[in-house]
Amino acid sequence: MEKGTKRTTIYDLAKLADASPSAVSSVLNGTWEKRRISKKLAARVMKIAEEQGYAVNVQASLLRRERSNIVGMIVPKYDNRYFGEIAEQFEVMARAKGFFPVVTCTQRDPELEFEAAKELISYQAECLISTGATDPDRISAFCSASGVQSINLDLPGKNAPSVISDNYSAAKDLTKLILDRCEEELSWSGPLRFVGGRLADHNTAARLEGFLSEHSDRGIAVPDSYIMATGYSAGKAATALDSLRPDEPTGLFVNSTISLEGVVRWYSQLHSGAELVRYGCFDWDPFGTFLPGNVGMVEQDVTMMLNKAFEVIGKVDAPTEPILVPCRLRAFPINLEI
Amino acid sequence: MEKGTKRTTIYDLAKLADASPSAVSSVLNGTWEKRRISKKLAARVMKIAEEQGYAVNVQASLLRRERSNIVGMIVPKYDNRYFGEIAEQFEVMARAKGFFPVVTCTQRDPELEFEAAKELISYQAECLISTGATDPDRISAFCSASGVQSINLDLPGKNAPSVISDNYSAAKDLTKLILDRCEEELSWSGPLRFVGGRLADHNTAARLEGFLSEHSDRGIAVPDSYIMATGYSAGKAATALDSLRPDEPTGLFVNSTISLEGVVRWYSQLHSGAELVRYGCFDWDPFGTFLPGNVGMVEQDVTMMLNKAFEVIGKVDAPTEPILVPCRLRAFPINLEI
DNA sequence: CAATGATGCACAATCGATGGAGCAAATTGC
DNA sequence: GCAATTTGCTCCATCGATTGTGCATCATTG
Repeated sequence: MEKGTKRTTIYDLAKLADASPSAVSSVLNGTWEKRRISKKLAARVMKIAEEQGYAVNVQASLLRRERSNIVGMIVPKYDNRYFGEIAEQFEVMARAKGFFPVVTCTQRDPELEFEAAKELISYQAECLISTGATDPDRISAFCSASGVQSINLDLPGKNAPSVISDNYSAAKDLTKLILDRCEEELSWSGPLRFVGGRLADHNTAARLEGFLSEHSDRGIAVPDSYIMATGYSAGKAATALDSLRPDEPTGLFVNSTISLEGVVRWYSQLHSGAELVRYGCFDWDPFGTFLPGNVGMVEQDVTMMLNKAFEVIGKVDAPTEPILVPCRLRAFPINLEI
Repeated sequence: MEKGTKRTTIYDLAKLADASPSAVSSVLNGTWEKRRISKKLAARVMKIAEEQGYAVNVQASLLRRERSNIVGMIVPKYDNRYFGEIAEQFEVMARAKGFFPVVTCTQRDPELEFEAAKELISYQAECLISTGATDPDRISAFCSASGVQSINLDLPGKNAPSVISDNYSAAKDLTKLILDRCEEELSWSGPLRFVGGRLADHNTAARLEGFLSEHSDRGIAVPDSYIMATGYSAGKAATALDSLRPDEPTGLFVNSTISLEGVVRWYSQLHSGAELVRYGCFDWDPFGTFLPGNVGMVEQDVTMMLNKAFEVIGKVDAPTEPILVPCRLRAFPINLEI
């Protein structure tokens, strides 16, 4: 059982089983029947392998087979449910399809993203999914130079197939919900403020478009100062709102759960006027339902997005136009106690 | 730039640079000065490698070097902040130490956990950290049979060094906080109910001990029916509480954020009596602060735990006694508006 | 000018698993 | 009883990178 320092190899097993390494190999990888190894020897090898705690050296095996089965995924953060769910479901689906999933988290750091991508390619990943990458095109360029397929998730890129949420429509729907609820509950008709995110990001831009489109459909002008896309962090959102002391109805379109943290922090420190505030959030968190003033959240359809992404894996004629996946809008019941 | 189907190898580069594969190899892995390769050749090789989008075949490299630099981590779920933070920080710290982190999520499924562990060992992982594994001992047994170091995080095991939170003390502190706040705000002195988790789990057991100890210090008896450790899921917690309609003060010790979801769901559906409920939660979520009735949460010290775990990596004389890491208790301000 | 040392590189074995080719022994057919 | 077939294995080249060894070539010294 004990193996001192070196790991057991098929050569060790071969000696113990009094067989050849190739026989041992074929027993362990399941090709032994094809290779006409007797049941008796197969059983003996299996038993010894188990006793020795043998595990294939995938490095050697893949080197020889020239296939890795690795699909890599790059994810920016695990600090919200969205990316957590993506990582989790990705792993489940990849395993179900016989792949070996490797997920790595790159902190929204462009350099780290690129390094991680290179590393995954070094591990012979057969496909790389960049989720919410800051610079997806750089990654897909490197992938294509190395002959590796790459797919963009959650952010579109030019050089690789992309699967993204339909940010525009969902943002428009959410805007509509918040405005409707402001009408109903506060008899007030906007305009809303747009909080969080970065305008340079595709997703924020698309959501802002939906936000503005709904306003313009209603003939409501949105002052520039109402667009507070100051970045992705709770602190920044809270700071941006700091000076806002609602003495009249106020509505917020919150662009991510991380910004929502800032909004709620601001909200809970209000000494008065909280009852005049309504908001909705693009992205979902289970505790969102219970936050006072929250009228609804957008939940992105992770399962569908990943399904679409997996459909593209291995395909040569992958579409260049982004594949849009609709979101679910979750409207929360009217809370009369605010 | 284009490479058709096969990836570029050092042999391709050697031909292009009119040099030997070994020279190319040493240029690319930085040993060229030691091996007295001229600057001129080195520069030429580097340039060509870049042009060709070359990435080492780690499989081949590791096979030869017999070191992988891989540290594997098994995590049950990404559905709460705790494990998300662990995964994220683990990756950061591993990279900082020159390791290649591979994190995999095993859905609290014992079989999947074991399979994932075997897979990581097949990839020649040099160390495997099992976080919150359902059966850590099985994993560490396999690891030790294969000569791979294993470390338990968040759950203690017998056969490998373990780093865990000081569940007992933190639970006792949290119990104290909830009881104190019940006294202050409701002039009521318990006993509290214990909601969520599984008694068979070490962590739940340790927390229950702290919970009971604080009660017994105060001379308060806890009826058996108040221990509602019905599992890890929001639905189960909500169901367990279903029949509870508080017409008198009620206090809850909630054993995880996932159970907290159930508690809050129950809480928000109460038509009356909500103002009589106080609860606290073991585990932290940023939205917890804003939930009415929540008096405080325990935040586990992820950074310290991982530091301790990394200290153990590579050590032969690792301690067999679990290393206990204190938690932070976050008490929330009294909310007068409930 | 021969001996010595430094410089710059190539050769070939090696890591562990795989699979095509091939060979001896056992079995079958007539 | 001998050829033909089947069974049950072994041998060996191979994947790509690494590294100890060795061999020219050039510079230096006395």
